[in-house]
Amino acid sequence: MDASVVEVPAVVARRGRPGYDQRQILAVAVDLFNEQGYDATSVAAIAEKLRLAKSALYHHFNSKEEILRLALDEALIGLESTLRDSLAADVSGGERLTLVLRGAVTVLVERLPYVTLLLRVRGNSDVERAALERRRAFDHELIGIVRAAQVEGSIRGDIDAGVASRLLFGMVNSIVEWYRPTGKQGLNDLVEQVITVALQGLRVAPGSPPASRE
Amino acid sequence: MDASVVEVPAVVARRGRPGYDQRQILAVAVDLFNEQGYDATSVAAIAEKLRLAKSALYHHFNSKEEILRLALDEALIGLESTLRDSLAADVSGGERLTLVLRGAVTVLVERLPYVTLLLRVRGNSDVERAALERRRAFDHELIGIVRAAQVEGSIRGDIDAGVASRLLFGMVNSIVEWYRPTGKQGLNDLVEQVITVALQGLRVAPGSPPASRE
DNA sequence: GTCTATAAAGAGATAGAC
DNA sequence: GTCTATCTCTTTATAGAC
Repeated sequence: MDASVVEVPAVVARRGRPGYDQRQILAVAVDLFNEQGYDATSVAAIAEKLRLAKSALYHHFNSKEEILRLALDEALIGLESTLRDSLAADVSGGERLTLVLRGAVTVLVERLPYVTLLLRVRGNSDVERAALERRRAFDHELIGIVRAAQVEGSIRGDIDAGVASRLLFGMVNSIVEWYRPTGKQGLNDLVEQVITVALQGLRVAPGSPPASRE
Repeated sequence: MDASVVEVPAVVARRGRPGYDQRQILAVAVDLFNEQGYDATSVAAIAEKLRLAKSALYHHFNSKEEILRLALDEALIGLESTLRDSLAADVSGGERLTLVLRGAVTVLVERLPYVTLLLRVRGNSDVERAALERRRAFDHELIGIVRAAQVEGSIRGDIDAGVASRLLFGMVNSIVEWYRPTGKQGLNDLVEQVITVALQGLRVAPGSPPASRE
């Protein structure tokens, strides 16, 4: 369990003046950013959803962009942390790839709104460019892990490591487009299905039972 | 070869007053939309890139949103067309899945900027919601194709068809994030690599030679 | 087909009271 | 910690001349 993951209360603004803290406002703002896009979301819209005046938000944040910066940091810290753990593990290259796949899916689901936002950043400001730079460094490390698994012979080596890595983690990242949280069991099922499709493909496994009808 | 695919001239505004047509303006606008996001791109920025006055754009389009509508249509027509062809083909379920994978990658690359834009639409206006609705219908058909291949036994059936389809085409769609056109050979290579990773996975193929070092 | 000028609305952000 | 009121800038879009 990670204490830094936000749990947004189902009803956040029940009473007249809830007195929000920064994390609650952040969670509401990020939800709006993900629904409409960062640029299409006005500070007025965030305030309205919170039932606050616009100016009240500027008590918690210096600017709209600072909200974005904190949100992106939430995603990047999670991803960088799971990458560090995977690199530190004393395992084979193939096992390290599985570790980092598992870790990426887990962080993505546990910090879904923040990672969703990160994956949509385009580089329109210093804040966005800084986040993109950290993401590029992360993606670069992933390619190294894929290449090591290839050299070791754990995964096929006839596909360029950069292409393989981008396809694999493109698949992983696409999860933000459709996955909605269900609980711990749902997360575990998802992780296993992603690993299966990513590393074994959809081809019928040799010696596996025939496809079951639904 | 598809005559409806835009070929943007490398230098589009060399002379003082080029006298643009709608397609040239569309191509430039879509490039900006993809660089910065639709909402973050002002009509003034499009005009500036074209070295035109803002008002000149309104001679070609009734509104900024109409530019978006035409661009999204370009992507959707291509995708819907390849889907129709795949459904009409007299082949097995497994072959149909390969066909539609190939077709989707091809359209995605041939109409890269338009499909890129489509994949980023959030539903902020009637135009965006209409495009999302067509995309949902397309995605729904894909799930049917995946399920048919499962029932037939061509691909593994122990993974939910919806999840499998979303992961597969999430991988395909992620290509817009990194692929840059190289030529016909590059396109063919990409298609084959995607099919390989998508349907066979990265596991070392049984009986395949060991990974080659680079 | 393009221009200059401008209208009307909405954006992010601040001042100062409570 | 929140409010009302306001500033300044930018936005989409239009009017009308060339």
